[in-house]
Amino acid sequence: MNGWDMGEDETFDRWEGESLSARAMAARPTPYLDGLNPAQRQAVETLDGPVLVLAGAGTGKTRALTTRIAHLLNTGRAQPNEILAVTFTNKAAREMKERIGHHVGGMIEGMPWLGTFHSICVKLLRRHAELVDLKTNFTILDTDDQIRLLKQIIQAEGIDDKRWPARMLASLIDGWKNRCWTPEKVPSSEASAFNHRGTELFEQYQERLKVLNAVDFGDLLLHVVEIFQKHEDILAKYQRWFRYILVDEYQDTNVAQYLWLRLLAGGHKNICCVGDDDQSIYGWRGAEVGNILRFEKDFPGAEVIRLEQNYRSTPHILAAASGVIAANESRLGKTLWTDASDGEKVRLIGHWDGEEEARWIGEEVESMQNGTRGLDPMGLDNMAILVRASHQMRAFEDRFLTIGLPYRVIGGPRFYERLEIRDAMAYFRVTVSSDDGLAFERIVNTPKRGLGDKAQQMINKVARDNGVGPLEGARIVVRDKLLAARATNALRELIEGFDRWSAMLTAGHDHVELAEIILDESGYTDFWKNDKSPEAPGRLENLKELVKALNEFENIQGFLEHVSLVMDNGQEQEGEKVSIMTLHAAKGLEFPAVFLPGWEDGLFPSQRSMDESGLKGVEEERRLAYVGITRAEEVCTISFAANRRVYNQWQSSLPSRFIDELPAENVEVLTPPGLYGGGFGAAATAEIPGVMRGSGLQEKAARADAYNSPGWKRMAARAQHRGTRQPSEARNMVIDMEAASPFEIGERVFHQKFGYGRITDIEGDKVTVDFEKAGTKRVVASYISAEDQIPF
DNA sequence: GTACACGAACTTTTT
DNA sequence: GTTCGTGTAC
Repeated sequence: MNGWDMGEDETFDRWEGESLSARAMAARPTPYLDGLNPAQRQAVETLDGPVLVLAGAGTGKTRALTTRIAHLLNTGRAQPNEILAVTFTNKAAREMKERIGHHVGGMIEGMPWLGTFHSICVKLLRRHAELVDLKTNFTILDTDDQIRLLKQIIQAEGIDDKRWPARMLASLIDGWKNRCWTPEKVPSSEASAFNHRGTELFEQYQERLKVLNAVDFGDLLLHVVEIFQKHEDILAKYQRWFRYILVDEYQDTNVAQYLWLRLLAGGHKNICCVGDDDQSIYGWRGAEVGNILRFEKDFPGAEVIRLEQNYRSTPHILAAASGVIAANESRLGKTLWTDASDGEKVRLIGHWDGEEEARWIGEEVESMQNGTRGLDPMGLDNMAILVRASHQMRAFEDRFLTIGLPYRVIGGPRFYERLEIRDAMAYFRVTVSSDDGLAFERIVNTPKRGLGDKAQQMINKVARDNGVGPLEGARIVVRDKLLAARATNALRELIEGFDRWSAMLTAGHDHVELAEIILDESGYTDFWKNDKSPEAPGRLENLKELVKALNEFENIQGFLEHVSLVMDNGQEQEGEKVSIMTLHAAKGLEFPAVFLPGWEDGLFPSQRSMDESGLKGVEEERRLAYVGITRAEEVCTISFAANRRVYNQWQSSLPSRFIDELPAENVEVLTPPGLYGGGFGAAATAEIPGVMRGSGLQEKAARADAYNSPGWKRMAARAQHRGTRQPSEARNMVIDMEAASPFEIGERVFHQKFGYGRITDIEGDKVTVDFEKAGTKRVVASYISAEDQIPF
């Protein structure tokens, strides 16, 4: 293992007997350069030395980046395995791979060093694990494991974990790791953290990780940096090896990532960072805008290239976004421009409350879908609702469910984070390595085996006393009959299970089959089959999904590694659906039509962000606003509600300060629908202080009376239209005919979101169901299934 | 040791 | 409105 030699590894296979210049001679034509604008071309062709590409939203950033790599390869400057290309998300990495392949044809055998910071670090760390006292098969803890471990430490110290919760310590330690601080390096200014015990607990935590042969997310970076700093020879090899380094989304790098990059770029100094300071929205996670602002100082002689021509949005949308972001103090400054012709103004509308906002957006989506807005009909895939915080999503889900509008939530609870997936993974982990204590702990008593706290404490104690892993400890407990007969038997059975499964694993039994066997024999599948809760069917479905996913891997180990690193779940792409997601999740995406609801002070900008980070916080929120607006290609609709239900009580709020920053000439104020239902109308809009504060929107609002406002006209037009053919009607008719009232009153049914319930009323395609958990709801029949037809 | 019921606290964003 | 954790009853 220590015979570390790059030459032996496929990822370090250099062409023999051919000098670089010779390869350069063999350069092929460069058709991929055609169609680039001058700035993009410069970004692609400035290959040597440090380069910072400041790429505004929608300026062809990814294109420049991938073309640059294609160019490096095509000119023979580097082999695919000599290029280090880092991204933040697996999705971005995947997309880059695809697009490079497209440029260069099939000639690339894959780029082993194109990936996320984390996945590349795992690769590096597995090679050099022993240098930081780890074994090469170390496990990567997920957040859940991390919290549980910290909780144990806190409790062992006799600290009240109510007052000092493990979550708090976890985020503290994460923050330190983001700044590349090991326990010794945490500055004394942090000494008072976590009741003055922070640093000490951090140290203990690191000790425990070492014993467990485990690392957390932050460690992946930290350990590699440490190896580079302590072992010059190793660093030098990598510095030599990576001829060219490319970094995507540079504005999102934290200090640890920055140091990592700087170390690796120290040799050839061919580092190209692409980013947009205006889209730095991960400050709370340790990202340092400073990294991008300082680039020229860090890398002397750096060339800075600005991509400013926007290919995505109409001029009004672009101008609105620019107007907002201009209010930020600390930015490098870019002036986005476009050739596109005029298009619609950004639309702004206020509502009485959050439910009305959801209702209005629902109708708006339907009318866009039908092309009733005077525009061409637009597919649901082309529309997105971008919210600040995930809890805002529920209002839309509820509404869309009721009217039967297909939607898709992007980036919700991730697949691998789900309870049942974690449990299943824990079984696999113990099977693979019997000393994975955290995993063992997780499942000793899941499903219930009568091995409660007392039994677990006994196992832990025995394991510790004998200096062995928990599974071995459990073996001793069984052997010496340290527990009641029933518990002993249960434990014996579990141990025998693991013995059997790991034997099968060693024997090379098919891993997909093995996974099924483990889940069945352990009783885990039955556990959920017997569970009566509404989530149970979904969980079983997820388990099936998990086993299916195993097919794509050669063995369970590879799969475990994949899951611990791949944060995104494969989104089902089928069917036309509106997307609902957070602004953060929307970065990098674009949609013809974008809705931005909830622009109210306190919600957006978020109160918490302002409280915690003051002006810096507001600036980051403003960048978030900028990201939101620039997602829109053709139509961008911003809205706010005067009242919103928070927890259980009503709270009224003022429109977001960002609304004031929208340039009046690029905004069209729509009249709220309440106008013709009575209640909240144009007058009320004008009454809300702030909406039009000092921006000239005031006159606009004043003019936006019932009959003149384009908003009203549209409203009236739609009302008429509705009379003849309601948008959702056509679609529902099909459903009606296909499934002519498949239900009857009193029947027990299942609904994806609300669970089980009994039908109390049927009215056309709408069914009223008294749900056991969710209460009485009126839903579209196609969204519920008869009890005996639950899909699993 | 488990099952259920009640109460508290929480909601930003996540590689 | 939820989820999580604690307390009580079996």
